[in-house]
Amino acid sequence: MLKDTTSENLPLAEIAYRAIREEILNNQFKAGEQVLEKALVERFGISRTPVREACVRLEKEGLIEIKPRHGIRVKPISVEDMAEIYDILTALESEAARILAEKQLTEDDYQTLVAPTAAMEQALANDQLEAWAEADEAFHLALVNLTGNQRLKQVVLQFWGQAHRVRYFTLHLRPKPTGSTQDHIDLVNAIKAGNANLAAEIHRNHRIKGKHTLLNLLETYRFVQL
Amino acid sequence: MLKDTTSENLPLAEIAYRAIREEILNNQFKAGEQVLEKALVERFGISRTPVREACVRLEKEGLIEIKPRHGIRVKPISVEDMAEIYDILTALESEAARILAEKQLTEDDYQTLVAPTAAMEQALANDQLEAWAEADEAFHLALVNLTGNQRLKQVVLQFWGQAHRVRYFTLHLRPKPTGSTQDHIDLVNAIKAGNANLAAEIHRNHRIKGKHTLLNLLETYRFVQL
DNA sequence: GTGTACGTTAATGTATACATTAATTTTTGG
DNA sequence: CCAAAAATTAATGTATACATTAACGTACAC
Repeated sequence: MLKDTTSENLPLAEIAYRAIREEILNNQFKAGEQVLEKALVERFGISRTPVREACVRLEKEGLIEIKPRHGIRVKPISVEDMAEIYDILTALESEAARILAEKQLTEDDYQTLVAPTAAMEQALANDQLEAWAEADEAFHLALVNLTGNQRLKQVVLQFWGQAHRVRYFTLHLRPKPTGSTQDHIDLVNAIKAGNANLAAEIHRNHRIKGKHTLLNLLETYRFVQL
Repeated sequence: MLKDTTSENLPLAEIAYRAIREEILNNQFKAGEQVLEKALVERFGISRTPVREACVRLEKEGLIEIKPRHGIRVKPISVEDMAEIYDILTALESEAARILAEKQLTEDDYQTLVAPTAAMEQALANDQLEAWAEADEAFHLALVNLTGNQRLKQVVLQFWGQAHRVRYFTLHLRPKPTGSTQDHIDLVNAIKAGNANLAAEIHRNHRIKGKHTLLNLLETYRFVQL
C-alpha cells in the first residue's frame, strides 16, 4: 500500500514549528511583530508545550527572539544583518564551488546546476521574476548540495531562511538580474575545468555583486522594517 | 550593591543546557552515549520540561540527537564529520581574515591577535600543550570576533563546539604544532598590510594543513569513538 | 495635578498528570 | 522447544496545573 506522505502523523511541535517558520519566511508573520504564546496556542488549537518547543527551535535558528512576558518577536533584518548574512553565504558558497571543482561530478550532477540556470534564463526572458528567484535558489541549493557536506548545506539554508523575505521584498525593485545567468554558466565551466581557484573566485564575485545591489537597494528603503 | 553574577538566577532550562553542553564538550558525557530524559531529570533534580528544552537546543546545535524512546545520544564525530567541520571553518575563518585585512584595526585589536600568538609560542617552548591549545583557540576566536560579524562568530563557535573534544583527543598525539605560530604571524602581517587575498590564502593554507594533520591522525584511531 | 506605593493581572517558567505507543515480556498453540 | 500473538511496561509527546513575578492600573499622599 502507498504510504500517504501528505496526511501528517508528525509531532505537534514539528507541525507548529513548520507552520510558524513558513509564515515568517513568506512574510505573513512580519518582522518586528510580536505575538504571545497564548495566541499561538489558540491559533493552532494545541497546548503550550509543543508551541514552546517550536519557539525554542525557531530562536536557535535565528528567526525569532523569545521576549519573556512579551511573547515571541520576528527578528527584523537590518542592512547590517543582511551584510553579515551575505558575507557568510559568500564564504560558504564559494567554498562549495571550490569543492565541486576538485570533485568528480557525474553528468546528472551537472544537470542539477545547468537546469536551474536554463530555467533562470527562460524566466528572465518571460519577465517572470518569481520563477527566476526560484530557479536561482535551486541553483544555489544544488551548489551546496553537491558538495555532500551536510553541515555546510544546513548552515547555508539557515541563513538563506533569514534572508528569504528580504530577497523577496527586493525582487521587484532591483534591476533585472541579467548578469546572473552568465555568472552561473561561467561557474559551471570553471567547475567542469577543475579550476578550483577560478570557480571560487567567480562565485565570490557573483555574491559580492549581489550583496552590493541588495545593500544599495536596502539603503534606499531603510525606513521599511524587514 | 554589587550584583552577584555567580549566584545563578538563571532559568532551569538554561542551567541544564549549559551543564549538559559542558559535559559533552569536555568528554565526560561521551560520544555515542545515550541517556534517558528520566536520568537527566533525576541528576539535576528538576522536572522534565526544562530538561526537554535544553535537549531541543542541544539538538539544534548539532551536539546530540533526540532518539524517541531511547533518550538523547551524544553525536559521535567521524573522520568525515571532522572533514565537513574543517571545510566550513576554513571557509569562514579565511573570510574573516579577508574582512580584517580590508578593515581598519586599532592597535588594541591587533593585540587580541598578537597576544595569543605570543602565548602559543611560550606554551610550546614549555611543552604545555593544553595552554597552547587554549591560546590557539583564543587566536581563532579573536579572528572571527574582530570582524564584528556576530553570525559568523556564532557559526564558527558552533562548529568549534562540535569539534572540541576531538581536537582535545588528538592534542597529545599530533606532532608538536611548531608551524602554527609562524602561520599566525604571517597572517597578522598580511592583515596589517591590508592584503586581503593574501590573508585569506594564508589562513586557508593554515587550516588545510591542520585538517590534513588531524584527519591522518584520526584515520589511525578510526576504532576510537569520538 | 503628580508621583509613589500598593494591589491586581496576566504571561511565563516549571511541575505534574495523562495519553500514546514502541519495546519487551508473557502466554499460547503447534 | 519454538514462533506468533497477546499483555505489559516504560518512555515520550502532550495537556494542564501551579508558582512566580513583571507590567499595569489604582488609589492615596502631598
